[in-house]
Amino acid sequence: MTNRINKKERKKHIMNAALGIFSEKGFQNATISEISKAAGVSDATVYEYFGTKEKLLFSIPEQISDENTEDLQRVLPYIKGVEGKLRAFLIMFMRLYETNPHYSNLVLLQLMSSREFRNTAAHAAIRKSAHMLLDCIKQGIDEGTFRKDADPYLIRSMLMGTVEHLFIHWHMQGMPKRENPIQDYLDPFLEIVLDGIRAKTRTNTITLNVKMEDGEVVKSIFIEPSPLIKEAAE
Amino acid sequence: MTNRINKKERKKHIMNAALGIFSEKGFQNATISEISKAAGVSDATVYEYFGTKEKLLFSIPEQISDENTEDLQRVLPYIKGVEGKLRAFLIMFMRLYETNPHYSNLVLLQLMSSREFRNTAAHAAIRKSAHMLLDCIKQGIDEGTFRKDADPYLIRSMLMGTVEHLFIHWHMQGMPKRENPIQDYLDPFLEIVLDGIRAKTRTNTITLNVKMEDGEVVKSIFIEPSPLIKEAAE
Amino acid sequence: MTNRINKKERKKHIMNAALGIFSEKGFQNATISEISKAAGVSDATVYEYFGTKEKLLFSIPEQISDENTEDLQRVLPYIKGVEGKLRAFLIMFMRLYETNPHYSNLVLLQLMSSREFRNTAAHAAIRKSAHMLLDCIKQGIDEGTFRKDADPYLIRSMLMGTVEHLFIHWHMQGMPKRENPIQDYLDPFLEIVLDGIRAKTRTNTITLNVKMEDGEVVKSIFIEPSPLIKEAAE
Amino acid sequence: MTNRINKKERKKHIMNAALGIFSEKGFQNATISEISKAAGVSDATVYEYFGTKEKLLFSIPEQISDENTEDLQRVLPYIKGVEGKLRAFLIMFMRLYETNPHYSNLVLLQLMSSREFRNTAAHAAIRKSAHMLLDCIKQGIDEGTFRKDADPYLIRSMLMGTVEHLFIHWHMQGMPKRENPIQDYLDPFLEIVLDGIRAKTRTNTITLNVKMEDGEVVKSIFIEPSPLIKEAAE
DNA sequence: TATGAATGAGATTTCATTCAT
DNA sequence: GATGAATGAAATCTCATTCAT
Repeated sequence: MTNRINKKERKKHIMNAALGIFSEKGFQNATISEISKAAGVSDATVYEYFGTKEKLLFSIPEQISDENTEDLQRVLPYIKGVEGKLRAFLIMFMRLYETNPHYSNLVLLQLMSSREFRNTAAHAAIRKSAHMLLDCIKQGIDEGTFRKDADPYLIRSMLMGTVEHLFIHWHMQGMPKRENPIQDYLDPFLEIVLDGIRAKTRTNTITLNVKMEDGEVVKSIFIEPSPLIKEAAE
Repeated sequence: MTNRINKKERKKHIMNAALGIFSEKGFQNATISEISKAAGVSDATVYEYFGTKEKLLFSIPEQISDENTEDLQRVLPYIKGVEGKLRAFLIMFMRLYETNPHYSNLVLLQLMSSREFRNTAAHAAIRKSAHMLLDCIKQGIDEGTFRKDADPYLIRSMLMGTVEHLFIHWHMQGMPKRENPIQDYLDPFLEIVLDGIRAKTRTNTITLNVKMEDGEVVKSIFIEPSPLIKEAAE
Repeated sequence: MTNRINKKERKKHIMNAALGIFSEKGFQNATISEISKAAGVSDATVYEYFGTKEKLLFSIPEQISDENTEDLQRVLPYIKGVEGKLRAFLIMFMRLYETNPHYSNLVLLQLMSSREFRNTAAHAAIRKSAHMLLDCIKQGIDEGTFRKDADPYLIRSMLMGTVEHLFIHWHMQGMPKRENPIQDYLDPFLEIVLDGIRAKTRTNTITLNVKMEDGEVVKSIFIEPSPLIKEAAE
Repeated sequence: MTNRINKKERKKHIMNAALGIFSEKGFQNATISEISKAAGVSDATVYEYFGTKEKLLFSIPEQISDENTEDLQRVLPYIKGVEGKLRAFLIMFMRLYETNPHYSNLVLLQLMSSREFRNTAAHAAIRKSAHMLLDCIKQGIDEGTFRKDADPYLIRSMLMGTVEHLFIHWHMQGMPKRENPIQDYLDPFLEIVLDGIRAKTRTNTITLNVKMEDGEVVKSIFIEPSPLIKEAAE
């Protein structure tokens, strides 16, 4: 009955059915039967297209992750400044995770526990975007936007870890309806992080209003921060 | 033959064997046979002690998590200031995760995807410590240490999300040997976060050493930060 | 290899193998392996067809009992008189039990002790024919063939109980070869029962040949039975 | 704690617990654990006393059946006439079955399906009483109370089969509360059977009150039944 | 004698996967 | 290319039973 549909369409159709079922029941508890039934094809057809249950699983994030990375690569060049780029990055992920909860469930909850996932094209795609993010951060450091002593790996973990944590918890709570999208957390969050890693060299040239003990106000002083103010500013 | 060992000991022994195997092969791919063999008991004995494979799984984080939470509750009262408490919190987790990689693997990679985990005592224990962390943050806000407009849930997600992300990635890379323990990330990380959420009113009373252009050093000046330095400090 | 056989055939084939083994070893001691081997299919195939071991068990009497009841319903309309119908009823059962000793073993020895049997379609089928028998008896009472004060439930228990007992004992003795089929008991048996429940009102109008002591024969006398003869006749 | 109780007491105690559980859950679904817990002893103690689960099962009817047979043997000599004896027989069984439903469940529903039951002392005890019943019937035939052509085996099956059927159905319906005891069926039932098998020679000597057509009543007539009245009387 | 503790030995059941059509 | 049908291969779990104390 579904013979008319072309191959690519049908493949996507199956992957879609699989995504829904994997995310709802978990990879191990999902059965090929269920998936094929949901997709309106036979078990054997699923095997025809994907070879094994695991390959079917991995085929899903591969495609989506690739698309996401492509989108990113298309968009990033138009954004000025590393901070903007980081923001774009996170928006991209949050939007994807929020728009497609089946997908975020799959990526954040199901795939983690798969030993083999590390060796898949899907994981490579994810690594790729993780690398892009890292490059972005490094660039920020190199160009002096971020502090020289910032650890780009830590920064990346902060960025991705926080976002992922927000979504993992949302999923683990059973995806409760929210008044505001999780994306609303983005700016408060980013503010905190960026604030903590921006290069403070500018403070050398900052103009202060300093009130002396005697009450006199002296303007336009160049400050060379003492260790104490350094500590406070960091 | 092993009759001499007492019951509690044996139970722990089995849980230990199970932890190793669950974390190495994943819950679903681990078999009771393997575990019982590793523990030097029969399959039936494992069931005698734990009832089902799933209960065995859940008994592990329950116990460890409980211990960890107890440790926290014992230690926290002696630490002054919310910042110190937060630090203690994170140290506790990082040390646990790093000292017991099998455990962190289990908690961060395996259990997330378990639908049933949410309903276990183990998860309750974890929720409890998550709640303690949240309370700590709220206290910081209430007492004025942190900014009034900080979102405690976001802060918590930043703290835990970053820590978890660091370990998740370490695991997903196959736990490469590291020169420095992951715990070394703690202070740089915490500095960034705290810096971003500290109430900035204190800066008004900070004592600076200011070197004037003419080289004269004037000590003990109270600064009233200009908008610019405010921004920089935040 | 056995792909050629059609599905219904194969199902019956498995049920047959199962019937033999269930009746020989009892439900609990029979294993699916045995049955599937006897049927020349794999264990998994048995489950494909029947779902569980218990459903396999129940599917057998369901089918046979249904067939038997259908036969009865086809035959009964052609038999005149309730006595004839009862006889047909019993013949049907006895023939079934004797022709298919595996089946009678299953029904009379194995299924009785199954708590769940009561809730099966198989039991419903059996109840249905039990009900038909009861209706038959009631009809006999209503139409005056049987005594008004006969208890139809008791009569039914006498009819079925006796037949079942004959077969239960035959089975419990290990089904010894018999010269005559058990069915030969039917008519002597039925005679006794029917005799006991036939309405005796007819005797009031019976025409007797009475030989007086003096040898004279007086014909066509209406008798009003004395209490004694009443008792004797009942 | 129960050490003080003597061995015989304890054995009975265990058998009692076992009877209850076997009859409620069936032999196969009952576990030794359950039984030992119900009896307040350890599993091992049950084995100490009974050897195997099956022996425990068989020990129960053996004892009860023996007692019942003994009772019968004690009572029967005092009952005059085979009919009275038969009645006593059936009362004995019905009372036992009705008073001790656990026992009737065991005997009528559980033990039937056990292949090995045939080889037990319990079954021998039951056979013994079955034989006594048969002897009783034969005696009735020999002494002319019952028809010469009556088949004692058939009669026995009628007697026991009906009684057992009544109880089997009661059990299979879940032992519904009854207004009247099942024993109330006994006399109507026995009347039907005895009526059917009594030797009819007595009718030759019956004294009738015959009312002639003309209204005259002639007493004390010896009747030689015509074939017709024979048929009616049988 | 009584038992706590341990286990041997299987049986049911589930699916991913194959293959002939 | 699509699939209906069949199954191989295990894994969980259950207890009756044993035995050292």
